[in-house]
Amino acid sequence: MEIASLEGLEGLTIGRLATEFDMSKSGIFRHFGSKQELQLATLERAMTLFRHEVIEPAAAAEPGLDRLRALLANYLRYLERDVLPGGCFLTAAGAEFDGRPGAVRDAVAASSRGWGRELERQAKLARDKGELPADVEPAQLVFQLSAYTTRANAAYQLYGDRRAFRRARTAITKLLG
Amino acid sequence: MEIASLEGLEGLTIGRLATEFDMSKSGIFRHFGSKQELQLATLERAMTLFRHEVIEPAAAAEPGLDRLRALLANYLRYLERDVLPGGCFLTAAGAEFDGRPGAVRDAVAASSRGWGRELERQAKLARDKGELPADVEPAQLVFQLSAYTTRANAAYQLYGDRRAFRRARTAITKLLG
DNA sequence: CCTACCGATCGGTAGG
DNA sequence: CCTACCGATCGGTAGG
Repeated sequence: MEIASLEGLEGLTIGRLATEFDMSKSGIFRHFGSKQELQLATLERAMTLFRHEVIEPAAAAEPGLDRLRALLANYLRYLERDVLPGGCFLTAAGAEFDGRPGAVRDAVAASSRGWGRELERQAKLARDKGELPADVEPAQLVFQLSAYTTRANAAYQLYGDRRAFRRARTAITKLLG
Repeated sequence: MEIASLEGLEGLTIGRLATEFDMSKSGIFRHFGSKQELQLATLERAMTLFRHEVIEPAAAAEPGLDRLRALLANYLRYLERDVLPGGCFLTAAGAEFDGRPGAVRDAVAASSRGWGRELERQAKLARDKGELPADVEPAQLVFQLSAYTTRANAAYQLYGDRRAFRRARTAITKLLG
């Protein structure tokens, strides 16, 4: 996950892993069976980490607006804490594979959609509970919210600009109160 | 530019270019002198294209709010028109190189900052001309605006979701009127 | 611009 | 899990 978050899922080579773990290449290889399976396994582990760090802690918050706020706050904290050295694994993998059809791209897209749907579920609930105005469009709201977190990740990774997290929080507060 | 926008600046290999142009590898190589120089030259060409497609046409608009709107509209149109098959070159290169220190990363970051500064210049001008409320913070406004365009690019590239362009335009209109 | 080559590394395999 | 290897490809060089 660490190598892939910095150098991409293509940069995660079997030889590099073998060196890192002081094993032979074939020793690593046999654990996965192919480069693609290694990439898929790494994505799956990264998603487990993401659920553990971001989604599960938000389960303590009431479904609806509180949960939505908690998901976004946990995500920003997760990025800010440098849990992975290259920032958000899913964003990086998405940018890397959006032009490369195949199983990895499909898995990345599915995981990314899953996160978006979870946000949208909470946004709908918040609206239906009257915590957000009745004319709020969940898809539009989630587009804007996820734009802020994605942008904060990109600005932090490319410029090292930590102010991006404050700006993302400010923007989120403007939308959600 | 086309290869790099789809497969990254690392995926743009000298051998691949040689095949594509029906030349020998060394014939391609001698034009650049190193892989890194090829990457930098490709980035430079992509930035020239970006200026031509997005920035120069906006010069017809009055500096300030009109120019800011034109820059964002041209950018979204540029993404939507599939000018490069992999979408925004700079976004892709930023995600690819944000974890790889070196000259390419520095050049990508500089180009990306340049675009942000141009947006901020127009936002400041708009505020100073009274086209935007006096309490608008240009950096915060540009963070949100560029978040929308970046997110539209990512959603279109990964999901093929063209509705993202409409959502970005809706969000921009909410902010700029 | 070419052919012919270099050492390194890639994903993957054979055989133990 | 290992050693030893495969063909392909990488960036780059020598020499013309």
